[in-house]
Amino acid sequence: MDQLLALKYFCKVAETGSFTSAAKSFSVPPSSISRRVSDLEASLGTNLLKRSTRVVKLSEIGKIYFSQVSDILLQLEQSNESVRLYQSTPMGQLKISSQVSFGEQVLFPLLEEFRTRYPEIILDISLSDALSSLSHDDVDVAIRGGYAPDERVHALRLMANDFIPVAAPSYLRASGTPEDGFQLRSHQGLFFRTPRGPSPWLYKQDDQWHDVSGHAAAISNNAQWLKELGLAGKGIMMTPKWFVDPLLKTGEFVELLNDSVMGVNQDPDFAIYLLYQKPRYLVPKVKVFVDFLVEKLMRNDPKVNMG
Amino acid sequence: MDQLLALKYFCKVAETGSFTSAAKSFSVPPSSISRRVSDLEASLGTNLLKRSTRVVKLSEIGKIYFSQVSDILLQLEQSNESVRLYQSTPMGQLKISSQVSFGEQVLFPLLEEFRTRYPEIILDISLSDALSSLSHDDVDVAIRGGYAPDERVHALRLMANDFIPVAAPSYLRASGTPEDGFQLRSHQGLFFRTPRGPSPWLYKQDDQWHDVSGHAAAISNNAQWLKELGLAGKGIMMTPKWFVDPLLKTGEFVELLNDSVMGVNQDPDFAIYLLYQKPRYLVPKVKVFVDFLVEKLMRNDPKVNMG
DNA sequence: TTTTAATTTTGCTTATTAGGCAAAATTAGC
DNA sequence: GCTAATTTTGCCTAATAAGCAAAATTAAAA
Repeated sequence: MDQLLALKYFCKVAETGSFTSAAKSFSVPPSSISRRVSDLEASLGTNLLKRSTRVVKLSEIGKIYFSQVSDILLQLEQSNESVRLYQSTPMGQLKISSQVSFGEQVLFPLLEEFRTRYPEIILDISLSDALSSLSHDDVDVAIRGGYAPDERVHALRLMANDFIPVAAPSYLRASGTPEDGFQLRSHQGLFFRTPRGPSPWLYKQDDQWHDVSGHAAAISNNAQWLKELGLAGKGIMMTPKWFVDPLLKTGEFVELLNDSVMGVNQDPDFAIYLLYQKPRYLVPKVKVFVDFLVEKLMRNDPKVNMG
Repeated sequence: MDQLLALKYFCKVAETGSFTSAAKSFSVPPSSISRRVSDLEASLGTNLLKRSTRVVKLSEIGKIYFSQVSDILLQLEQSNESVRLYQSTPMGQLKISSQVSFGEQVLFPLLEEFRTRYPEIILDISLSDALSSLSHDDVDVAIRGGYAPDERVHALRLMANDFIPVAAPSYLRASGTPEDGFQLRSHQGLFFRTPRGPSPWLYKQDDQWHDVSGHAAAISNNAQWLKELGLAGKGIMMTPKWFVDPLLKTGEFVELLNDSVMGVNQDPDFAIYLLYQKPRYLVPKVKVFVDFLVEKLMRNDPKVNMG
């Protein structure tokens, strides 16, 4: 027996005092109402209604049951409604995981506008260079550089992750400025270690990639430390442009080999990706955050991407 | 969709963290759980659960919904339980309708014991000589003299309603004491009017009923007035024994023709009946009252009856 | 990384239950 | 006692949940 249906029928009969009018308001034949209510009474072993052809009244216990049940139905409807609200309005906690450097350099400056725009979303940002596992952790969206990952997450190519060689003026004064990709091999290198090992320096010439890695002055997975070594003139660093943008403007770093195609990876899909789960029903808080980042970051690099 | 079933399944999955174990506790295949929960999610347009093969966790909105819904289910179960309690324990208001004279003379003296025995029953007694209509009025049980009525009420023959001729000593001194049923015809009569007209005096001799009604000194449907006339020596009254029992003991009334079979009716079914509705599910408060009256009143007159 | 094993989901069939219509039964009011 | 509005019952159809087996998924172990 569909007890909830029976309860709805019963309450309507109690309110209207008639099986017929209850039937009308549900657009079913009166016999359905009669049967459902009878089933309900049978399952409770009670007469909830005193029936007669003209008037249907509640029995003593029927009155009690009705007052309780109609309240319960109301509560349930409210719960359902609150879910629908959640599903149509951006709200709730939004857990974001991002690489430390990208988060500090790019993400944080944008968030105040987001918070203003969606005050009902509570942001919960975790910065970590460990690759977040989206499904395992309680993370709604993750931002990380790399390749497009497996297919059960949406992966949105947020922006390029082009690497450029940079060095401090003091280093260049001491060791000379390379004029050509191949000259990098004779320089001191500050290497970033990915989970796949230290990133090599790659140089593209005539559609051919060449490894032009210099001598390793330092290797680390901590970009901040490498950046400090670079500023101190300890060597040349291959870094995403966004990571040193302010320092290039102040001249504390100088970009090398402007016109050459450099990189740490031959894959053209190497970029900053925005990852989020692919649920059957997309939650508004996630959707508006994704849209927001696309709006802010994909203007200059509108290469689209796959899901 | 049976939403209530879906909610129960959903809550069990949320509690156990597994579709399989939820399925076991309901003794249904896991596929049923999966489908019902999916239906529920579809109807709400939301993902309530984050599924994986090993762990099933609640989503953000799923947590909220679960906490509300599990409470609602609990409330509903409590309401159902309270109905079952009502259906298994004598409690609530018990509305009783009775003839005035029977109520005052017979019923009231018994009720204190009943109230002590069933303290959770609140008695609501209406005394009236208008024939209560059981269905129309909000009456649980009705007591009235007469015949067994129609079939959609239980009619329990509570006790005999034997009529005896009585008169005040003053009347007998003035008019003489009848020695024989037929002599009643020459006496003054105080007649009770039923809905079918004044009750005649009937006298049974050799399996033959004879109308031995005397001259009508007064007719009324009000037994009290007739009783007063009788006490004042205005005539002979045919009355139920129970109505004048105390007065016979004090000698204010004298029973006439002790050994004769007298009556106002030839029907052996003429008696005091206890009437109550014949619902599909008998309510304990009614049952215990019926049983109580049977216990108290049917000892001496254990003729059983029909339903 | 690959394999494994537990779990969930999907496809299909069967069983159950609600809906729908018409006829019968019920009963308050005339 | 009749009438008319209403409820209930009988029977069929339609919708939906259960049941089973196979496929897909994925966390953990090898």
